[in-house]
Amino acid sequence: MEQSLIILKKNGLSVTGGRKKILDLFLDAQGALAHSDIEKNTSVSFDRVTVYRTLQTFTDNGIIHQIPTTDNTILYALCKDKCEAGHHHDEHVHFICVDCDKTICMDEVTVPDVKLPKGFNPIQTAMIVKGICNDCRN
Amino acid sequence: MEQSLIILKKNGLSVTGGRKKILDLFLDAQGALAHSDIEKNTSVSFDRVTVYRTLQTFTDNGIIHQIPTTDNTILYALCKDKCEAGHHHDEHVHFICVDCDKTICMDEVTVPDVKLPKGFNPIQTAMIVKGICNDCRN
DNA sequence: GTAACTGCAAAATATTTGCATCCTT
DNA sequence: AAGGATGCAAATATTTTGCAGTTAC
Repeated sequence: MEQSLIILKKNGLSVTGGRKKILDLFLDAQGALAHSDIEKNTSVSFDRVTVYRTLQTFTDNGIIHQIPTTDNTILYALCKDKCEAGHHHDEHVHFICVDCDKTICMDEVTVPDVKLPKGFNPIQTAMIVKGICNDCRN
Repeated sequence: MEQSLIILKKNGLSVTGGRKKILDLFLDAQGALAHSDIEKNTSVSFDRVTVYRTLQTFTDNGIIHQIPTTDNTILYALCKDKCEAGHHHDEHVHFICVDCDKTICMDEVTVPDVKLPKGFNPIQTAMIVKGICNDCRN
């Protein structure tokens, strides 16, 4: 069975053309996607609003997660197995290439612990590295 | 001389009521400020557009910097001495309290180095920790 | 058949731009 | 006086909401 179908069913979501299409985009994507990336994609032909709602649904169900960025955009990327509905675990490093502008989730790189000042209790940590990615370094 | 005046002059910016007011807000603020925080502030009585332009000017001049967030908001905070016009150095940890929602720049906590996969060349690193801050932990 | 999803229209919000006027230097 | 900053109006862009029609299960 197709990967996207498996994911949708596992999360108890009804399978629709839009959801499958958007999920496939994420499965195919090298890195993270912005709302506008999805909307601009030529193979996407449904309503703006549906994109918003689908991204929201996927986020609520722990299928994708939002990636912090230094500009005003929101990026989304597939969650890994550890994510569950309503409880994301994305303690990995996000790499943003300043050349090709792609955002890559480095699942294999775990975020190091930091020592915070007394009284501060960490719950979740995110880390963003900007630089030149493997494809652009020549 | 007032701190805000010093900063504006040092950056060769003309001193206007709006710039001084906004800069004072940052100097007084515990943590970071969003555009909306500034606009909602009762002592701010100038145009929305001026706020946008002032934040942009301050960012361009290395007076404030944008803080990445996991939602769709942009936060701004004062830069430290290391920042220069057009070249930000904000390699410190940003702490977001999930209770009071305040964002605090932890200048004293430096971002640890991470080992990236081969071929990835880091230029700048940002780190966001969510948790309970010192004021909210009771 | 029913609940959930989608499209459309429209409202609400956020951001940008142009231009005339006013203020800082 | 000159250049830059501001306010206002308006254009653009983004996100949210309501509702009616359609689809998945």
